[in-house]
Amino acid sequence: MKQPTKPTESELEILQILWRKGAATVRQVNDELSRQKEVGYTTTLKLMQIMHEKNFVTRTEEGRYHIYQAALEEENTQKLLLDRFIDTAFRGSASRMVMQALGNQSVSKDELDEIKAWIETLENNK
Amino acid sequence: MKQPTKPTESELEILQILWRKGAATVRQVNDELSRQKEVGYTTTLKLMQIMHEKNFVTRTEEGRYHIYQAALEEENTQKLLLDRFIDTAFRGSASRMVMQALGNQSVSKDELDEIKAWIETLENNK
DNA sequence: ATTTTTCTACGAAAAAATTCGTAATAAAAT
DNA sequence: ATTTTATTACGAATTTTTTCGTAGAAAAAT
Repeated sequence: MKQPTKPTESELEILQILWRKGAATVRQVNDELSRQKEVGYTTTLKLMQIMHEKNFVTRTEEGRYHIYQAALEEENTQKLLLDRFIDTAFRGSASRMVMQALGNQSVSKDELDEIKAWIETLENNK
Repeated sequence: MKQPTKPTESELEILQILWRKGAATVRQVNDELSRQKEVGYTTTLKLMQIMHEKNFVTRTEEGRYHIYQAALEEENTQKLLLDRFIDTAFRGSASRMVMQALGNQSVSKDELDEIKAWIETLENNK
């Protein structure tokens, strides 16, 4: 099978849950997912089966259950998505994207300080 | 027609070109697009017609041509996409996303300085 | 004048992503 | 023991997105 490079939107939602929980059954993932949106159990199941085929997740049989884990690393995946996103939405400019992001209420003063510190670290290594 | 909130990936590619050029014919957009990827003229045409239906672009008839312009504002659209993206890929944390983004080679020292200055401006207003 | 090129409109095919129904079966509950 | 519940597998329907072919008409080239 040709290895798809990027998880779809729905697959990402599931990956996020797995990253957070570390390991989970379909039922658990579906319960989480249901809090975000209306979704049938078999839909989630099917998605996770597909993700298994794509090697986005691994699973072990525990009696009758399957226990799933993310096979993609959170950081790598985020980096991949981020690069693509900056390209398609910000014409390739990371800094413009960052400035836009920082303008939001969602970022607290503490976080801003943290980021500033991070920038200073980076600058010393450039 | 129910107004879709978010442009698809392909639509975004076109919007970007329009944002950059200000106004353009299908031909011009298609020429640009062709530099990025293989794409037939009628494919671009159809996409732009769809975008017109969705009110993502406006157009004026100039003789036989249609001249298109983005109807979505670049900033608003980016903000919208960004919020969604941070949610789906970074579990809602803007600062984690920003730090990840800044770690890339693509961000120069000058840009870092610019961002730092920007943060300071923001902090004074919080 | 005729032919070729360049547009738009439009329908529909193709591809990709998402959703769901049904069947088989194992486990749990009664 | 029988019934109910929970699980996987799987195919297929549905929806969304992308691609393209064909037709008609205007403009440009010959």
